[in-house]
Amino acid sequence: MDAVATLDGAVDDDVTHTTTGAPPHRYDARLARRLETKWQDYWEDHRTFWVPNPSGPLSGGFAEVADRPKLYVLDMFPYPSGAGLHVGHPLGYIGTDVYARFQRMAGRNVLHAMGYDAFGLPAEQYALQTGQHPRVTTEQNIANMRRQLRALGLGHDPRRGVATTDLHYYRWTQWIFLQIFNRWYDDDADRARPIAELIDQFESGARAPAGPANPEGRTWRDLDERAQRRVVDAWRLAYREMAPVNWSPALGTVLANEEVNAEGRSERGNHPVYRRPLEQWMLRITKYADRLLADLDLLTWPEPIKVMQRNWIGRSTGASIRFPVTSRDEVIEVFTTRPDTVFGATYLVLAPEHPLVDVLAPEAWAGPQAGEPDVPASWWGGADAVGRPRTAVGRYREEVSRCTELERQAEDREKTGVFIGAYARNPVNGALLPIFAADYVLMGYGTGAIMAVPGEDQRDWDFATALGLPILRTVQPPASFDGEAYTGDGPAINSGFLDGLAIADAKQRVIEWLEAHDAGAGATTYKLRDWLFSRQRYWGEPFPIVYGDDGLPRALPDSMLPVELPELDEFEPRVDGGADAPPEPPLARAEQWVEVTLDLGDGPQRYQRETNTMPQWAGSCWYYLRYLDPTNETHLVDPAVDRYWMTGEAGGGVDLYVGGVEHAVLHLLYARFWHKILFDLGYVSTEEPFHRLFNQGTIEATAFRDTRGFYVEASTVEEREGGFWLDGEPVTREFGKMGKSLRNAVSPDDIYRDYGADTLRLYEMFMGPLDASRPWSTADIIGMHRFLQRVWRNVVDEESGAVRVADAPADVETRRLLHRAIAAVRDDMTQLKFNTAIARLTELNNRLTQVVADGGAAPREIVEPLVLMLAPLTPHLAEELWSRLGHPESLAYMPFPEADAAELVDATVEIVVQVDGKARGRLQVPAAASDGDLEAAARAEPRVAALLADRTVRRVVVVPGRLVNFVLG
RNA sequence: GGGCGAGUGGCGGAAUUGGCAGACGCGCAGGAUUCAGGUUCCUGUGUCCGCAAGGACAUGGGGGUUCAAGUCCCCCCUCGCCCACCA
Repeated sequence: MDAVATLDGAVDDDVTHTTTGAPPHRYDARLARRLETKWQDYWEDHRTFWVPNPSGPLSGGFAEVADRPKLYVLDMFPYPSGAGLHVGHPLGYIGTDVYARFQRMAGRNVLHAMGYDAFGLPAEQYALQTGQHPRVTTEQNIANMRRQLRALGLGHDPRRGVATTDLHYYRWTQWIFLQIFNRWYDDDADRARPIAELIDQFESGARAPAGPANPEGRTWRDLDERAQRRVVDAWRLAYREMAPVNWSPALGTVLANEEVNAEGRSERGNHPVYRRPLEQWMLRITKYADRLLADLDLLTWPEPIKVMQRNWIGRSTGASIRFPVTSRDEVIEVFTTRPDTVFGATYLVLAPEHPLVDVLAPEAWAGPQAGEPDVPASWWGGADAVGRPRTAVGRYREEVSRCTELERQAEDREKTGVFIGAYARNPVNGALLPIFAADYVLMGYGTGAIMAVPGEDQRDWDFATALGLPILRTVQPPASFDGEAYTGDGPAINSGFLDGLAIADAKQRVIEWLEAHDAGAGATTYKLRDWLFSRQRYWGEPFPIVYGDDGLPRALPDSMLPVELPELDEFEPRVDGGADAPPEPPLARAEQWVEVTLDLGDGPQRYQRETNTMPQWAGSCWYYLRYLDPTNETHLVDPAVDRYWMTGEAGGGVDLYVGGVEHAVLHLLYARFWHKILFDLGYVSTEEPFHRLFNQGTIEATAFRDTRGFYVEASTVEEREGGFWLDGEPVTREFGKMGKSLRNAVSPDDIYRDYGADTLRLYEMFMGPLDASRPWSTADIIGMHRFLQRVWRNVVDEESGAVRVADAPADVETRRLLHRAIAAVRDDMTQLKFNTAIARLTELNNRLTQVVADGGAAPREIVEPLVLMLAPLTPHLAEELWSRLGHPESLAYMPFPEADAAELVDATVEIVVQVDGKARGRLQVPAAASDGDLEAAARAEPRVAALLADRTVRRVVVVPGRLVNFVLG
């Protein structure tokens, strides 16, 4: 494990940036570290950042803050990595801390806490590497991270810092799963409802027990008890399904689609991923697709993030159209966004794994029937498959499965496919359409089948061209347009029904026709898939589910929670069998735990526990609710406490949520989904969990590669002769996100040691706007350190340590500068523009430095507000100065300075005088000067007068308070 | 291929939203303090011409709107991120 940043027992001798001959009371790293430790201890001892709830066990002290508006500031749940922090990690944490401290001083009751997302794959893998139990390494890592964050001086309420691995926490994660399991989605009411109400509807006959578990469409009474339970299970929001899943042998688990990258490898570790069928837990997030989409409008989120979520949900509207097959009593249902082009369909395509392919493809093709054209050899995909669709399809599937994902998605890849020996009829005109299996149609989207319209779809065009299929345009392209599909608008042609209509009208007309003739209907489809929710891992939440002899899942009652994760000596996934071996969850090895005798209402019986565990996303889906009420044993969160902290602007939710853009889709979509379920069930009061989202940028740094292309430790590289060298070998410089993989991490420990935490905080906030990525430059830190040194020196005598401030009033100019700074800093802090806030404070302090250099002492009237304004940014230094200025209490709750409006109004203003738009002079004029006075004063300015002499002024533009512009003829 | 975002001094970045481009900091130069060094202090610092006063040119490139453009519009270039056969 890396060295831990600790300020306890600071060793002064190793402080490199402390000058031996410097004055004894200079603000340097040694002094900074000493007072940082002092104030961190003070805040802890005085419970400075304990924030009260309106009721319940954490409500002590609420009466004093009851009149303050609440503010909930949240950081994305950190994962306690074994490698420790680098300076890129705390950027967002510092930002929220500055904001929270500012708002606390500005009169808000601020909730800010930090917990740990401690289950999951990396913990398990780290434990495997170090040969220790994940519980041990996780606890060590959390302790390490707590220490590193404490050293930053973050003002968190320590009572609320839950970890997902706490039994008291994951008990509630399991409880939420049970809530989901025991609900179904009522499309009519558009909300989740108790499963008992579904059963009532089945029993009363109000609703048919339809679904995949009842393919024959029997009535409820015709089903035996087991069949009834299977029907109900298939309606639940948490259901099991045999599904093709992303199986990673190297990780020993199944991954969600979202965790697999475009190359078909795992996001985590870049291991190969294989598709294989497996019975899995799924959460029916697709039922919430419309609400997840629509409610984005309630949120104050960065627009790109909303766009990503919209794209991920991928709502498309169009029509489903039914094409009857000629050879059998089957119908192929397709989804299209362009129903208007149905007259241009010249063939149909099924995804290779579409179940109808097996049904429709005969062993031997009977040859062309009446009205059918002959079939070219190229349609069969090989000479030996001519006339034998089943052979052709079988071989085609084999070819497709051999392709890697990368090959499959290659852009210029030629379209392939085979004829399955069957035809369908176009419902609108009776045209005979050959049916193909081709992998450019995906089983996972729409119905897994399309009508191909090569005239108006480029993919269909490519396929039609490759296999010699006819192309018919049904939208008139521009005159010169040729050689590709036309997707633009234009009048419909070649239909005899829609001709002349624009696309939108034609679509509507076709949908009406389809619905009237029972051949299809308007339809909506989504890219979003249901959430694959089980993992074959050890280090996760066990499901509160057992199986009886019938093999069907049974929910445990709340009274049997938590289902504790059993101790296991061996928790590695079994990968011996390779990619084809069935994955075996590690928990299956805990036989004593798996086999249980329980009374679930019908007497003690033998059951087997579910051995999958939940994905890491589960714990991070609701932690922000537990921060509110971390010790509640009877409720997930007390309703009154939830209402107090979560009620806010439209949709409600956390007031400010700061985190990385990498969670734009997965975490933020899953958490919204769970929140909406909890809302439907009445456990939370708001539609949305996070009202305002802010993405902090990443910290980047130079990285270096050696001649073999491997990254080398950046801190060991030397620069000379215009090049970069390591051990005499040349290395090449790159630039990228700071981290382990590029070997360019800078530890905060080093920065604390050389400058102190306040300087690190200040530097990270000064580097640029919080939402921009910025390059780390250790050399630049000194600027912020100097600034703090000057602030200190302006208040504290470096030789004696005595405070030296003047109680006499400040001069007029300095006071005006102060009030302008206050107004600007307040504004900047509200908008998270800390970089410009710091610039304003620097200006103010530079002014103080002038005053001191001119032989005066810094006026208390200026110093105290300056210290208060610095407090959110550099709290240790500010507390120390505040205390030395004679204030016995922490400034954490001191009112933030307010600008005096009178001081912001200028008696005179400087205006610019332009001639032909070029600045030629400037004037001090009374702020209230009239336009005429301004023009007259401007004309009188000597330089301007000279330029205007003998010239015709064609026009005069006067902008009060800004400028006068003379436009010459 | 599609979508979104960004290009400002040697560097990180400001710019009241159309009104003095370069705040603040780094770096650099000169000076002070120091035996010395700088992690201290002061002064200067967009580029070019000029001793100076001053002038010209400057916000990726080109065009446009405007009294006035880093900011608005059109075209192009470069970089970054996201999605990617989604019918």
